[in-house]
Order: sequence, then C-alpha cells, then structure tokens
Amino acid sequence: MVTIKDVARVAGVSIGTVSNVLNGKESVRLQNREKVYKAVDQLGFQYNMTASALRTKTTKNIGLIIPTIVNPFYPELARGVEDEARKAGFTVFLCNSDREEEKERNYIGALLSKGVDGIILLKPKSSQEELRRLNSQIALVVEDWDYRSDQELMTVSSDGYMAVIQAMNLLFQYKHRKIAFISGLMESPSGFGKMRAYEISLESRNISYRSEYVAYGDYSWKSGYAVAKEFVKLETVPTAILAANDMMAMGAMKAVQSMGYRVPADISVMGIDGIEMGKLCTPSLTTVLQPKYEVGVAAFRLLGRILAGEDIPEDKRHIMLETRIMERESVAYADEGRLI
Amino acid sequence: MVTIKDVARVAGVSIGTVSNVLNGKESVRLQNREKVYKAVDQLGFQYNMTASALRTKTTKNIGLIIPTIVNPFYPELARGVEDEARKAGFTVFLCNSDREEEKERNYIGALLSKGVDGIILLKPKSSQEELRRLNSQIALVVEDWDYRSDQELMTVSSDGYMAVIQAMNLLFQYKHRKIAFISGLMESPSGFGKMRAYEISLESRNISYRSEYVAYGDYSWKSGYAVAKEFVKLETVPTAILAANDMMAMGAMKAVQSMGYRVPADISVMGIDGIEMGKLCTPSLTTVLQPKYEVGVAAFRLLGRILAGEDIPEDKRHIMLETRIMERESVAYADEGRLI
DNA sequence: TTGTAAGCGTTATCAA
DNA sequence: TTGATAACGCTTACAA
Repeated sequence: MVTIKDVARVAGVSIGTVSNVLNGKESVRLQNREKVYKAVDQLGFQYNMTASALRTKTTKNIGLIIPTIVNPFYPELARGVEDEARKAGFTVFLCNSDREEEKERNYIGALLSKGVDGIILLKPKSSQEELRRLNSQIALVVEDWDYRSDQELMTVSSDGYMAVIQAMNLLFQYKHRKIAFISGLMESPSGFGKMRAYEISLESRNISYRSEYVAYGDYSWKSGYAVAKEFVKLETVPTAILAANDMMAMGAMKAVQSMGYRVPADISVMGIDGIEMGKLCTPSLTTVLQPKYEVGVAAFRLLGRILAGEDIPEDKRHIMLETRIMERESVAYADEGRLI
Repeated sequence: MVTIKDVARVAGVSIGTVSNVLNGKESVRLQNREKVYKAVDQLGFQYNMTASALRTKTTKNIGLIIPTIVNPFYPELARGVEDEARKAGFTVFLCNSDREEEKERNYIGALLSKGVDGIILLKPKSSQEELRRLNSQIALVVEDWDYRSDQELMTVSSDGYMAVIQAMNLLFQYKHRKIAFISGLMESPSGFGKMRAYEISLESRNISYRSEYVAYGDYSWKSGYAVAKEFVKLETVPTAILAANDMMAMGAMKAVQSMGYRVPADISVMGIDGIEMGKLCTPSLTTVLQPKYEVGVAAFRLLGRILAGEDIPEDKRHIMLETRIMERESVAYADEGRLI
C-alpha cells in the first residue's frame, strides 16, 4: 500500500508537507506542492480516510435511516440528502428500518460504531428519551417529529397538517361533502396531524364526522386497497376518498375501479405526497405535493451546520416545508355524471 | 471518549484481553469476560471501528453504485444487497451515478478512499480497462456486464435476452404480429441483448423487421411516452408495444390512452422488470419479472465470498438469474374488439 | 490465559 | 515554510 510516507520519500519532502498539500493548506511552497502531486501520480497514491478519521475523529460519513424503500417517497428524499451531502464531501450510509424500532436501534448502534459524524433519522420509532440521549452524543436531525415536545432536537418536516387542509379544501371546492379518509399510522406527528386536519376541516364546514368514513392503513397500497373496498360497500358511499399518502390513494383507486366505479366520475380519489408514480396511474392522481427532495436537502444542510460547529438559534432548529396542491385527473365535481 | 484502555483499567485486565473479549475470542477466562462486559456497560463504551479498520485494513463497509433511484427497480435491488450485507455485518454506502461516467468514477474514488472492502457496481459506465484495474485492487461485483468479454470480472445479471424472448412469445401467443419495441440504451449487454432478442423473435416467426416499429428510450417513463405517441401515429399502428423496462411501458400506456386508444383492447402494452408499481396502473401491466431483490442478494453473496478469501472457480463467477412472465391486464388478443 | 508493546496511515504540535 | 515525532484507538505477535 502506498502511503504519504512513500509520497514524501519520492517527492523529497517531509510527510507533514505531503499531508498539508493533500489538505489544501496554503502554507506549502508551490515547488513542493508540485513535487508532491507528481509523486502522488507516479505512485498511484490512494488517500486513506480511515487513518485520517482516526486522528481527526471525523469520518465525513453520515447515516440516513429511512423507514422503507418500498414507498418512492423515501428514495426521493434520500436523494436530496445524498446530493447535498456529496456537495459537502460527505458519503452516506443508507439504512432501512422497516418501521421497526429494533432495527432502527441496531442501525443507530452500527452507525455510531462506524464513527459517522451525524445521523439523519426519518420518522423515528425510538422514544423521546433515546433520541435525546442520541442527540447529546452525535449531530442529529430528525424528520417527522413533534418539535414542541423537545426544543433541543433539530427537526425537518413537511407540513402534513396543512397538506390535508389543502386537500380537503380542494375537495370541498369540488362540492364533496361525503369524504372518506384513509389515515396512516397514528405513531408520528404527521400521522396525528393529518387526522386532526381532517376532523378540523369537516368541522369548519359543519359536516359531521362519521366514523365509518375513517379507516387506517399502513401506508402500503395494499392497505389502501383493502380499506377503500370497505368504503365502497358502505350504504352511503362516499363521493371522495382522501388518503394520507399516494401509495394508499393509488391502492384505493384500484379498489374503487375494481368494484365497478369510475374515478373520478363516480368517486374522486386524492392522495398526499406527489410521488412521480402518481402521474402514471389512470386517471393520474390528484395530490398534495410534499417537497421530498427539498426536505432531504434541508435535513442535510441543517446537519452540516451542526457539524460545522454553528450554534443554531432556537428559532432555526425546526424547519417546516410547505406543501401545495398538485391537481391532476382523479378529482372531479361531486355531482358530475354520478352513478351512485 | 471511552476507549478499550479505560475499559481495561476499570475491569482490571489488560487491553489485549478487552480486545479479545470484544472480538469474541474463546481464549478469555469467563471471569474476565464478565468483568469486561460489566466495565463496558458501566462506562458506556462505544467500539471504534475506525481504529479497528486502520489496523486490520478491513472496514466492513461496501459501496453500492446504482444508476438511478428514480426507477424503483434499483431500490428493490439495493434492498437485496443491504439485507444480505447486514446479515454478514456489513454496512453499505449507496451511491447514485445518474448513469454518468464521471459521477461513477468519482464515487469509485471516494469509496476507495473510504476504504470499503468491496464494491458492487450496477450497469457500469466505466470502460472495461478501468473495471479490470479496479477489480485488481478491490473486491468487485458488476451487474449487467458482458462476462464473455472478461472472464475475470465477477458478474451478476438477470437474463434480459430471455426476458424479451418470453415477452415476445406471450405476445405471439396472443396473436400479435405487429409488435413495436421500445429499446433502452444501447450501452449495456442487457440493452443489446434485448434488442437482439426482439429481432430474433421476429425472425423465428418469419415476421419482417420494420424499423419504424423500433424506437429508443432512456428508461424513463417520459421517453416511453414520447416514443409510443409516434408509434400510434404510424400509418399501420402496431397492435402491441413491448418496452425494455416497466417505466417506459407505463409511459407508453399513458401515451396510448391519451391518444384515445384502449389498452389492451386496441393496443396491448407490455413491460419488463416487474416493479411493484406496475400493479397500480390501469390496466395493470403485464410484464416479465426480473428477480431484482435476488440479484441484489446474489451480488452481495458473491462479494462476500470474495471477501472471505474464497477462490471462486471460473464457472461460478458469472451468475445469471432467470426471469418469468407475470401476466396481468395490459395484454389481450390482437383481434379482440379492435377499433383500428 | 494474560500482559506488553509495536504498528496501522494519518494529523498536529513544536522546533528549527 | 518545513521536518520530526507523538498521538489517535485498536489488533496482534510475542513473552510471560
């Protein structure tokens, strides 16, 4: 293995000088700088970050823990993290927790052992207690976490509550009043927030809440499919179905169609996320765009600032990104050509 | 920072003993073993893999370079790699090359610097020359690479050639003879193989090749969309469209529908890949299942064996996984209720 | 079975 | 501006 020692020998300078050149320090005479580069080329020297990491205690690696890779939402978000990380010279370990607390914990331990400089944790399953402890030993940014419960934690989210408000407003605009809701898991702030927003929206229009119009899925399209079938079997069939994410919405759309109803002529279906795939179903899915990629970018930027030693003022510790309606084809007026 | 030195002090043993305990060496007396574990707990000791890596020259990290995260094909494959890697105690750096040679090269360099033990490279853009050199300095497994050009390289693939043969046979079975083909990029063995298989299939049925029935996409649904529109504008509209991957097929389906034709009643559309999303379009996409996850698993297993120092015999260096037809709703008989 | 000490490839301090 | 040298936290002979 070629080390800076070899480079130093060949270049005829000290290893300190080589190290300085490699780290872009200004203090090296041009002449020596060139000698070093020449030797590097000549020897095919490969810089060893492991050694550097041991000495400097920084690996330029970060860990990114995502709940699942099955929902394209997370790869898109991960992409934002990765792109931004690369710009800053960081490499990312991508880990799937499968929404399991145990796996999440294991990965955190592994990442800590690997000496990552920071961790970005999406939709954490760990307890507040654990996260707080983790936060005290490593730079941490958490997504979809209720920052009001812990001001210390750095958080990034897109506004699930507002997303549902926007979605409901669109549905109201299209004259829907019988709106069913496929909620996600009641384990995250966004899960709760969306549910709450659904209730509030109904209230604001004086529409009474019907428990048979609410069901819970696990964010998979299959759960959306199963649950939507039940909605359609109801005595008073809803005229619109809103799902907490696009995957469930697409499942619901399939279910509605499989039961012989048309989307959106008979039943409108709407999702939340704005994944690319929503454009490919028929009809294409009307949804609320969550800035996934941007959440990833923001998460890394925040982490980067922590790593740079910046003290983030209280009011900058919690980033919330806006969502916006993305109207496509799956929502139509409630009273248009209805079979029901 | 708590080191094994501290653990040794607290446990009242030597650091060598601590190291042995931590590495599960049998040679330590039970009594000491327990003392060490107690001290580890008491001190909240975090094992430092960086130090270990420097000494042992193995990081238990691998790099996985994928062409894109936009096509769910690759996340699914990546998942196979990750799961299998985790079982073996490895962590994976996931990198997106965006199908750009430059980016791929950069990532390879970064991974090398990070001291990964091995690299899995999907759909490489690098030259054979470069890959050969890379292979000589690090454990390497390459996907979608023509192993006949270089027996040394370890390769894993799913059989694109056979996939198209199977797809064409299905279409023939459904009485199609006017079959258009959306080819992928002619840069990879699978790209070439699929094209070749299309030609051979036609030949075997004595159907003459029409150049206007062949177009090239870049694997994105948009390219499939654009290209399919041209097919539909042709004087003799094809009765079936086969795309080299599911994303393009789904785009093609959208295009066909947007031009007022029904799928599959007027035009059948078929893809290759078997991505989960194919179930969610309407009609659901008939396709050829490529064992993505299994390719990932196989790739890591092969890499793992190289890392374990096994000498892989020539005939085990090239793994090719079988594909199979996954019939869904987008292919029907050529002469059924046709408008054209 | 255990302890001691050299060394992995860098960085950083200090003196020159 | 440079060179020499002691760390960094672990593993691994080798000696005890």
